[in-house]
Amino acid sequence: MWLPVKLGMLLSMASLDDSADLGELFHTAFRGLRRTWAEQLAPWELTPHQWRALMTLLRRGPEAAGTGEPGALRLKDLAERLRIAARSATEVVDQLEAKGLARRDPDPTDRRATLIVATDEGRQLFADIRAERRDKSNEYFARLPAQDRTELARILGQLSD
Amino acid sequence: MWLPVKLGMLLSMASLDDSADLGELFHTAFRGLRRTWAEQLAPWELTPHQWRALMTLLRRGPEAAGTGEPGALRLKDLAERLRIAARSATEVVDQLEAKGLARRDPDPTDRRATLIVATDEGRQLFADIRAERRDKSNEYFARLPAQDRTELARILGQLSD
DNA sequence: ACCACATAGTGAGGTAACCTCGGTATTACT
DNA sequence: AGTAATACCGAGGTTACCTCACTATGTGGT
Repeated sequence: MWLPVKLGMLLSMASLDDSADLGELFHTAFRGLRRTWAEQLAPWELTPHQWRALMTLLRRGPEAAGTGEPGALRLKDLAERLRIAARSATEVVDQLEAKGLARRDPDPTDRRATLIVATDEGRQLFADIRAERRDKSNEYFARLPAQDRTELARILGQLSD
Repeated sequence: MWLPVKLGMLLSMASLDDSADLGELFHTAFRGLRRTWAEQLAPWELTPHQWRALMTLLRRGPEAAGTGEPGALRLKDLAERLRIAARSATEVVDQLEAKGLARRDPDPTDRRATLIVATDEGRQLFADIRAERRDKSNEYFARLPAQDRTELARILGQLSD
């Protein structure tokens, strides 16, 4: 009776649900990651967002090594690397500055710009947290076999363009 | 659901930065997903959060089919399925109610509880959006080859417990 | 040299998507 | 009957974003 129609619907719904489930999976996995990060960083009173910013300041790609002070980035460039609006970068820099982990210096080459520089304290904190994380060997992704981590990185790379 | 895993493709080059990069990748990929969803849902003036709630109301698992009204869930159960605190579910239900997509009915079996029921409008909107999404064949994950989608689902499943 | 335009940062103000804590009504347990 | 647990909601807070308008400064064209 309804079998042919139902079959077609089932097929299209199957693929639809597939992507929906993928979205759900992504959603819950990401929330788990966020929670884990927040817990790991809580002892240092850093939010994941602040940690990402500090990390971005201090872990510039090798291509930039030697081209200026280490740990110095124009606010606009920081925003770009964090993939957030410049205004949002202002905010996180405010927070880092309030904690004494970073400081604003005028850019000598452009008086409109400010360079965000990690302070010694910021550098120290970064090193400490990194060491801790190494010890705990990154709780969250440690669940995955190394091979799956590689696969995941490859697939996520495709999604991020 | 489980497909054979590709074996021995790459040796793990795991370094300390590996996990950090994985986190970054995850972060940016998730933000992309969120943005895509928000854009897709904008014409209907639904946030991704509201969509997820409506979907959860209407797409109960087959195990629950026939065990009560379709599209009816206690608020607490909705919260559980969305993996958010009960108080947060109250909020999203408020929003759906304000839009006329869902309604609160007293649970006849427990006077403390309220059943969240999708209205006809809610059902209609759900169907419309689903049809649209099928047409666009889910922009975001469509970038990935089918095999990678399967892999991703498998790996994310591991992460979500 | 001057003017139009672009760019860098920020103040003001807003939003989505969460949370906890405390209170009230109701049900369940002993 | 009395105490503990549960379901929901009001109040109020947080994180991580956003846009828009403004000022100070740099850049290119004539």
